[in-house]
Amino acid sequence: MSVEDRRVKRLPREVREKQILDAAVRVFSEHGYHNASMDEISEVAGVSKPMIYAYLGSKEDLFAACIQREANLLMEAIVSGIDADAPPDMQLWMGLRSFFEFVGSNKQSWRVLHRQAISQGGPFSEELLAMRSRAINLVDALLVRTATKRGMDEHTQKSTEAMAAALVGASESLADWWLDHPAVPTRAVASWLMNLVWMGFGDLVEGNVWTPAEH
Amino acid sequence: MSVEDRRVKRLPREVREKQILDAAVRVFSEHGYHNASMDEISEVAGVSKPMIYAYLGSKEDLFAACIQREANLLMEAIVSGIDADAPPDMQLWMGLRSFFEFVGSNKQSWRVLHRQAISQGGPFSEELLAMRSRAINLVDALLVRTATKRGMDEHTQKSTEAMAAALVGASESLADWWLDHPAVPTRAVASWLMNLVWMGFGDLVEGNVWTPAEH
Amino acid sequence: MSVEDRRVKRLPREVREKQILDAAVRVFSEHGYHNASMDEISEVAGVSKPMIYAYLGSKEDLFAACIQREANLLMEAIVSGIDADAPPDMQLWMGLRSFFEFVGSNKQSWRVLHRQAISQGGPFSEELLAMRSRAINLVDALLVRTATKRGMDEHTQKSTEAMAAALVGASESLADWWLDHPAVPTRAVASWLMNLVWMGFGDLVEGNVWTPAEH
Amino acid sequence: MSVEDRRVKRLPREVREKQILDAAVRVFSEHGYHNASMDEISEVAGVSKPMIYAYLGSKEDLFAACIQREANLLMEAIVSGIDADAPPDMQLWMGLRSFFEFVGSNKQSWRVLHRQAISQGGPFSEELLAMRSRAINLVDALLVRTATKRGMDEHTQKSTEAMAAALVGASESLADWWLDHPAVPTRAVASWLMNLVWMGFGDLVEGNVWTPAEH
DNA sequence: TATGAATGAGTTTTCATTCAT
DNA sequence: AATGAATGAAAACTCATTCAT
Repeated sequence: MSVEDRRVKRLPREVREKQILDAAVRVFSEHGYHNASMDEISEVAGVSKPMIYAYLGSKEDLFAACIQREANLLMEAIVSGIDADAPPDMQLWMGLRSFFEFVGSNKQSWRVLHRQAISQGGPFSEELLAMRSRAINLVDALLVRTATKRGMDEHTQKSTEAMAAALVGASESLADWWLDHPAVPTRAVASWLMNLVWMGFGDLVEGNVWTPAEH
Repeated sequence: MSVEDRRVKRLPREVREKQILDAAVRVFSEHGYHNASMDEISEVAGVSKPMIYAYLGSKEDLFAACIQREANLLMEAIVSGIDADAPPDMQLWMGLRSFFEFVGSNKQSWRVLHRQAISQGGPFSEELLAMRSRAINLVDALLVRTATKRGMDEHTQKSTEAMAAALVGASESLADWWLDHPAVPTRAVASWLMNLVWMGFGDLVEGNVWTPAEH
Repeated sequence: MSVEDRRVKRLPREVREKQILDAAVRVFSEHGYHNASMDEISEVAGVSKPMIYAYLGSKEDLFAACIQREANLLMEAIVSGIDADAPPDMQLWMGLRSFFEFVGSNKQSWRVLHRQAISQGGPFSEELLAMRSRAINLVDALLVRTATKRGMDEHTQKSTEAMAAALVGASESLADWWLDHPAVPTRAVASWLMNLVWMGFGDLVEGNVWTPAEH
Repeated sequence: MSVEDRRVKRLPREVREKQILDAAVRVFSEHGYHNASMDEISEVAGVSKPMIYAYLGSKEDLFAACIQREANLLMEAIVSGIDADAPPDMQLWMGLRSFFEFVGSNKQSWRVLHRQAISQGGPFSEELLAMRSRAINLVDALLVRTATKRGMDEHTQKSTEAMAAALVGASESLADWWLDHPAVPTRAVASWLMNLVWMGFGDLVEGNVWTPAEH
């Protein structure tokens, strides 16, 4: 068999699974879940369809496996970028930078995770929501820690979860915006968001709030 | 046609179109773009399929029409909720409230707009991105006006568009979060976001920024 | 459109349904349930596959519809061939003749009913077993009536249901045998079975039984 | 290969073939010919698929081998249960008892033979029909012997083959009925059938026939 | 205007069968 | 002798779309 022969045969299962997942992420991210066909995935993977079904199960299963893998990669990237001994604001900053760095260099993963997974019904969003929950919890923990230290009142504390959701959403949206403005450096994007959120949160904690009544 | 024929026919075009669009929004929001079938839409609309094609064109066209209509409704709701003579912060506040009010009472519209439109490829996102742009511009204008008045430096000014994007994303994400926490009153959600963003933005404008260097 | 144009268009639903069922019975009887493909059925029916699914549902549904239709035809043929005022033996005789006449002129129906329906799992056999039950009940009623009149003992009475089952099975088997011996006239086949069964039953009723002990 | 390797290999051919056939009979009888998959059979047999193909050939071949083996077992059981020196009626009685005993303790075999084999097209029915022929011949011989001894007329003699077919069918059908009424003892079932058939046949032989003309 | 009837083209999925080791 | 890896071929089913009336 010549060296150029792309279709190497009898590879061990693990290798094939990786090939397939790679191809699937690529195709799903390009065409979306529904418009992606198993045919194309099998072509891109250089593997016949029956192998996909044998190794990864149905189209749904395959998609879920993609989401799971990419979500884990993303969360690992974020978590491993955070120094748990640093103060909360530094931790948030590190997390944001890691997040944007990941998105910057794994656009396909991001598209699959953000655009596709959300729009599909329950079965998939669960995987996704699980990851989102971890992210929100991560942020929530930081906020709560800060709030407690600084003595935040009860009512405001309740809102941390919502704030965390907003922050995660803002990050996602900003990441999307960033896809269309690639010239902007990672650091800048992360820094803008950090400022917007952290300073605002700081004011909030200190009771320095905006109310319509003031006007 | 007998007099007893209960099915009213020969309705004016406008009425038919409305029937169809209403049905389409409902079905799209329930099943998603791809899983929605023209058959079901025609059933729900009480109109035969050929009529749909005659009036609204292909499935893609129909979906685009839905997006457009709902996006316009949303933007109208927001804009008409804003008093153009009020100061920027009040305008932002009014806009946020109107937005959350709309989402709260038009969940179907929101699902179609947010979850479905985004996940579909180019043709649809355009409609959606157009609306997003209008929203971002709206916010951007407020921010810029404020920044200018308060004398924001050049570099920061560049970031207003990104900030606006983040704000819009945060709003969307928070709206989603809210769907799962319906007990929270509209006013609270809007107020949280307003505080988070406005105060943070205020600090930003005043040069009161967070930087990793501080630590 | 020329007269020879086989594919007549826009036929009313009923007509199409009949076409489809006819084709399905033919194909199922030729290839068996599993080896019959919807493609072939649609070709034979001169109708596209989607019509089949629209009108008759899934392959299972289609098969069930075939069974039901043919089973009803068969039972109607049998029942309508029986004079309810005749004495039991005459009724049995009439039924047998009608049965063999039907099988003789509807071999396809018979193959579908006897060979295919039985071999498929639960869902189908139910339809079939329902018909079989009707047949067995029919015979059982005749036997019981006779037995009662002639004063059959309790224990033997219990066996009538089994006897009826045996008779039905004998009929089926004989019908199958007959398919391979078409030269034999209907009347002869029916008459043989009638004799075998009726006389034996008569002996049974009169206590004139065979037991191994006798020897 | 390490000594710890628990999976015993290099078994002699006969043993492997038996393993495979046992598994195949079980799986075929549970799911039917078509719904049985070679995968499941190989799993149940604890043997890899290529071995099955090496030893027993294609799926068709494998099924045919099952039929053949089970049919032989059944016929052996019947034949070995008959004392060739006994009078015809006793032989029939012994055969019937052996038949029902076999079915009672080999339900899987029976399902494969009766329900599956019949429904498949030509290739299989041949094996089956061969066995059926042997059974019919067996019975036919008994009937003919009796008829001759008792001096049956020509015309009636011709019908013995059909009678044998009917008897075999009745047995099969009764066996099926019995599967649903397991409380009935083997002896009773066999005895009912014996009476129904033998007495009827006896009458037949003695010219004591039923004719519609009588009424 | 309005629709029941009709289909081409495509999808996911499964399975018997065979290499390469 | 024995098997994990691999696939060609075909099946059931669906859907957007368009005639003919």
